[in-house]
Amino acid sequence: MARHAQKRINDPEGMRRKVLDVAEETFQARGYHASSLGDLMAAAGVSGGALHHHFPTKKALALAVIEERVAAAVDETWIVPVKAAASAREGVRAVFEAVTAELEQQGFVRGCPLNNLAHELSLADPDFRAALAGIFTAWRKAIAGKIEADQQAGRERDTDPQRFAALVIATYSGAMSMAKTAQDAGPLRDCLAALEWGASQAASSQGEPGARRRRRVLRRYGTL
Amino acid sequence: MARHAQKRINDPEGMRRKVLDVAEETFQARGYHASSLGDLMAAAGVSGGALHHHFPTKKALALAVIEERVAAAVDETWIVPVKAAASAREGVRAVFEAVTAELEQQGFVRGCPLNNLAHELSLADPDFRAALAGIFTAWRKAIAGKIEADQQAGRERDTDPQRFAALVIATYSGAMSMAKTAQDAGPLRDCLAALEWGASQAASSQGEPGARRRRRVLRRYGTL
DNA sequence: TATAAAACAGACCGGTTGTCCTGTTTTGTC
DNA sequence: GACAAAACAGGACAACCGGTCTGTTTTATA
Repeated sequence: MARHAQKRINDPEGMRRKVLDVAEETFQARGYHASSLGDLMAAAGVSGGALHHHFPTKKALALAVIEERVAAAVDETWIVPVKAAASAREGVRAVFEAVTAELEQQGFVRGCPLNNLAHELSLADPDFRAALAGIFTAWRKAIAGKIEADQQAGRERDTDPQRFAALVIATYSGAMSMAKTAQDAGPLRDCLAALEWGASQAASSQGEPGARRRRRVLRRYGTL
Repeated sequence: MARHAQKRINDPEGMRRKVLDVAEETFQARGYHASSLGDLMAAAGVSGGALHHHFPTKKALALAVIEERVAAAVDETWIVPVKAAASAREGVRAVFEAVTAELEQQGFVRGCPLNNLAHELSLADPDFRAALAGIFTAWRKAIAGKIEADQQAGRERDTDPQRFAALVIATYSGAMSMAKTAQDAGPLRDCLAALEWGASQAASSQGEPGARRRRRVLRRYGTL
């Protein structure tokens, strides 16, 4: 009975991707609860039927964002660079500096997507919490593992890997939280300086592999 | 025309306080957007008219919670104890330990109320952001000031006060974020240990003034 | 090309949200 | 005790929310 006026371009995976793109950005900018499905539909140019087809519920959509996007962002901006660095400390320092620089260039701070969602959703739902906790664990494991590798290579002495990793992640997360509230990257710089790891300004990494993709992620996030 | 069945007990300031109590706890447990005014009214046993009388909008209520409660909580749990401590480092260590102990005793982590609200509301509204940023600034100023006092008294060498304060707050905030997501106080302990400030276990502070009130606040929060 | 399944479109609905409004009761002041 | 102002009670309401439902179009398979 009803006539469908709009032309149809079945683009499997393409439409799903578009929804995820919009959801990722909207959740990052406004949070989960403040983002309505209507907003997402409008921003993505997607009908309610399409959205519901790919993501039966809002929760399912958020879960997909967490597992497919947030996890990937942490991987690209933190895990990969740290693993590829000369040492754990140097890798951490480089990421800190890269993020800070990107922040200052953009002029605003949206915060770390992982922490943003973690604060809002960890207590709201066990599934959310589990997914988010898994990302934190992987993050921490990567840094701790790098320290252990450094130790076996004689580059690090008796630093406790787990504690070191916790300190790095906590400091970064908290500094980003302060920066978001102040809308100023200062806390990031201050914290990196306060960690006082010798190292002056090493190579201003820009040529090594993966840097391009990482910068793209950073920019999309208004900073991780 | 309409008959009012319920007895009226005009309790100026008392009803306002009750609403703030409930709002403070509910915002802490479920966040701002996930807490409806209906929930608050029911939990506080307050009519819509009463709520609207004291707080014209939901935003006004949240602003009051931030300015009157969250700020006070940071003051009681952090600023006062640190200022009263023998040194900045010792004060920070004591607060870290007190909070961690309370967390472990309670068995669950609701996170830091300041950071919880900061993440959800900093980008949502300039007024929210300003109020939250002010608390962060006061917090940081208190710690930095203590370091400066230590330096003038010869207890601290060339530590940068602002950077030190930023590191402490960031580490604490981030560790609490990790702890909330993991529902485990471990990250707090790990971070305190990783900060490796000599100090073994000093006096397990319980007798000094203000401790009672501080513990009450901590308990109410399911930890700051 | 027949056909089942997947990929969409778009209307629809019950419930909830924040806010407003009207009216009643209490309180303070002279 | 008169009276204005503050402190409430409680309903009303329009907007919106997330989810469902029916139906149409495309794609895959054979």
